[in-house]
Amino acid sequence: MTTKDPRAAGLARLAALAADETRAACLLALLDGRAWTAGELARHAGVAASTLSEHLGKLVTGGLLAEERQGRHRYVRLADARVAQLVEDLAAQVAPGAAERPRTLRQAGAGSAMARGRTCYDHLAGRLGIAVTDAFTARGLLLQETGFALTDAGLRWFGAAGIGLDRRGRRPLARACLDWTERRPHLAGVAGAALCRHALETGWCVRIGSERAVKVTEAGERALSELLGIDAEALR
Amino acid sequence: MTTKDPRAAGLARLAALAADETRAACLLALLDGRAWTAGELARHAGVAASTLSEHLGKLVTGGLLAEERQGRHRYVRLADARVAQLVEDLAAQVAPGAAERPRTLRQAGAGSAMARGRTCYDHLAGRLGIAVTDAFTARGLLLQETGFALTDAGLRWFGAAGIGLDRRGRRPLARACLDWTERRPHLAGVAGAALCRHALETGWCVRIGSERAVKVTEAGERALSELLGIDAEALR
DNA sequence: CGGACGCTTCGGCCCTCACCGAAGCGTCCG
DNA sequence: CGGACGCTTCGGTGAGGGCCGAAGCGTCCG
Repeated sequence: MTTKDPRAAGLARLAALAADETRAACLLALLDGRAWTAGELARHAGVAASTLSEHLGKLVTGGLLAEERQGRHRYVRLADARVAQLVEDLAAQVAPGAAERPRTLRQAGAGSAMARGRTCYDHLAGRLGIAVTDAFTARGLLLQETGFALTDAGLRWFGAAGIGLDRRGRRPLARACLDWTERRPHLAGVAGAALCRHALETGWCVRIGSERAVKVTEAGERALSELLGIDAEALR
Repeated sequence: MTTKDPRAAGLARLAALAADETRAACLLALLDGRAWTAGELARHAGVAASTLSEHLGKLVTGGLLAEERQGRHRYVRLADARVAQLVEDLAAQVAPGAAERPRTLRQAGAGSAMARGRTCYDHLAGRLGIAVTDAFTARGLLLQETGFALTDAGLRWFGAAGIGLDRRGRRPLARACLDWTERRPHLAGVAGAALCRHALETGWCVRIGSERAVKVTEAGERALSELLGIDAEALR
């Protein structure tokens, strides 16, 4: 076993992609699930466009990002849900060590909007995500004590609400994602993504500005109250 | 947002720990859940003892490893189940790209023993792990279709088998771990760990040599057949 | 059609870090 | 007590890689 281990080489190569602060900042930014242009990411990370271009090359070649060229823009996004989960897991491992507090008032405002509700790749997070997850659990739609899975009643709930669940593919139907503001697991996976998509499509939630923060509308409050018994106060 | 993001810095620092091939080899080796001495790891990775000593320093400081000094030996192991899961997840992400085939006959032999059954940190993996997980699922003890969680019947099964489950702490009771030889999820988490510990303590399984491979004993075949209806042939 | 814009390539700079061997320290054992 | 052994510290070396600005290329728009 003294010979080179291909698994170790692969692991090191993968980890190296996230082992640079600029690339890490890109990955975290892309956790909002949307596509960013190279320029946006360069400004976000605070480096020259040329530098960021090289970073994107590595991330795309490494399979972490998917790219899409449109005109003079280069859009990138996380390659798939698997990558998103990996980045989430790494970020969650980091969080316990680095408790963060916002500095300026503006950041505090943005921070609290993010803490109220946001998207985490393709599902809901923040207090909103927690409230939904807790409501699912309290109503017997979701098991959390013995793992993380939808119950039969949970499956029926999605059917009754008219939210389709794509059960092809190997992505788990329900999976826990650790929330970095709440430090608690919330609903991710196919079910979490479907719920988030439905919430944005039907107007239960709207995105705030160009950030990943989301806000529950009045219609959303009514729907969440009726379907899941969520008190609007819990979302404030 | 052009200022430095502490979360990105933390993520990069964490990833950098795994971004070196020698350290990656150590992390993978330690996935067997046992404690290795610095010398063993140095020989395994094929570097000088002095080099490996520095790597261990970084991994311990970074919180990935826990160390224990005994006489002139320095034993290290993965810090906790959280770290183990992270390494597993990273390794699983790598596996699809690098299909590996054993080179020599000896490696083939060791490889097939590993494929039959092994430990993955603190739970069972390989065909053995898959067989157990499938048996749990088939008997309604474990949900896999809608997530990954023990059912009430599953909880009762552990009670009836006299296998205690420590439900304090935040570690999930049941969780999926992707097997890199079988490419399928198997039972990990508190339940997976308890089952593996029980199997080794009662002699259902024994470790083969000093490797992480395990072998099912005759008593183990009887027990697995009686308690879970597992056909001994499925373990070959 | 020409200028603004977004991205990429290239050359060069500098810092980081993995590696080794030699030397030193503590532990174990004959 | 002395030698073997395991680990660590230190100095030196070399490769890798992140960064920038300048220059080039394609796209968009007035």
